Amino acid sequence: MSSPNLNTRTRILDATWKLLESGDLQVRMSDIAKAAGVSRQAVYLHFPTRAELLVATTHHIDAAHDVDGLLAASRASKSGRDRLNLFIEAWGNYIPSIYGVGRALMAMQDHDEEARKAWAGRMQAVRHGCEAAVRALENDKDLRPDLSSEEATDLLWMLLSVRNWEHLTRQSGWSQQAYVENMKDLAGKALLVSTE
Amino acid sequence: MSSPNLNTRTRILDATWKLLESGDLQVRMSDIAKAAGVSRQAVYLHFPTRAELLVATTHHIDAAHDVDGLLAASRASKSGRDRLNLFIEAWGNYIPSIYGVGRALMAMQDHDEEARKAWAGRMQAVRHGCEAAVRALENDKDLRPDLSSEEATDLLWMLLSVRNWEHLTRQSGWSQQAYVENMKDLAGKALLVSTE
DNA sequence: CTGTCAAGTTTACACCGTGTCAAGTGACAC
DNA sequence: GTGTCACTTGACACGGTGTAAACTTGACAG
Repeated sequence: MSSPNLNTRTRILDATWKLLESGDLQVRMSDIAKAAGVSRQAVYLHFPTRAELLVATTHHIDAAHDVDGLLAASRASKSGRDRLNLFIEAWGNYIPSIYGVGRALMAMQDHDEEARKAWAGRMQAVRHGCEAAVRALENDKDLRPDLSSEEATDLLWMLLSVRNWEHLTRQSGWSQQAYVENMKDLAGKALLVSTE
Repeated sequence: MSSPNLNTRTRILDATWKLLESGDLQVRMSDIAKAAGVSRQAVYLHFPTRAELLVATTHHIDAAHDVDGLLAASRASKSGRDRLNLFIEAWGNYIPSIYGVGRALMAMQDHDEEARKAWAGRMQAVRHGCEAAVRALENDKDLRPDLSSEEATDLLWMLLSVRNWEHLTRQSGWSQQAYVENMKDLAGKALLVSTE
């Protein structure tokens, strides 16, 4: 971004990404420095705090995955039902990519305001996606009539939380595919009108 | 339990309970000591580590609430559907009581094996409750036929996770009652045969 | 060739929270 | 009065984050 060597910066980000993705819990600043082949202080030269490093890593990962492209199919869909299913597929399949850093960020929410805000902001973006899908269902009259659009959005948002992905795939051992299929099914049952 | 004054022990447990329940995050050993009107070292005299103190606090809370009594109605129910609803009510209404300490325990899962195991054990007990409800549905032929009993249990377990309660009531601002009602509804839609 | 500047390294240290240790105090039992 | 038990006081080690300052190295300008 600013003054120091850009190559070093991305090496730090890649190292952070890789370490967190590999499931190592307890990733310390010194671990990251070692993995990046750089001194611990060099990390602080680029990222003033651990929280900012993690946040920067989420952006780094986003950039590597073309997030907008992943959501394009959902946005382009004709029916609300399609939009819902494609959104679940897109987001559900993106979760594994950000889970590592997300977990680290979530772990520090309680004692680091910046981490809390950053993660909350990202989750708010997911909520907007849920909201859009719900609105599309509403337009098609496919949303359960006994549900306000806010309730429906909250419900979908909860179902698609990273914690639920973690729960099913890590605790219960579900495959990624099983997770996505069941979430589509569950979201359908939760949100769609039953008649038809 | 052992040698030191029992009264002090329960004062520490009560203080821990109260502090965690009050939503204060970052509850340190010194905070607890202060709240209990005791020196920090006295806390260590009764509980060797923070993790053990928190675990003891969960048991303390359980003891104060007659957990078995809360589940009696569910266990006594005649139909599987009743059992499911009563279980959701019982557990769902118990969550607020253990949320404080649960949150603290969950926060240290990554770096404390003992905390991880203790919390996992408690959640496993919840899973057993889910399993029993699913089996009751199965006996009544009320379980969706395209779901194995394990899948159904995992799904219900996920729905009833403390994280989902936290998500809906804290992030989305739902009332306790709205949470319970929607969970009953959602679990029904997720697990029950649609015909009828 | 030399001076300077920027990026990184090395070493040291402050701070915080957990957990340990050892000596001291005060009440109560016998 | 002498133990002994529950607790206090004060000191300290450890691990992880973040800060500070002095030193090295390489590139580039004049």
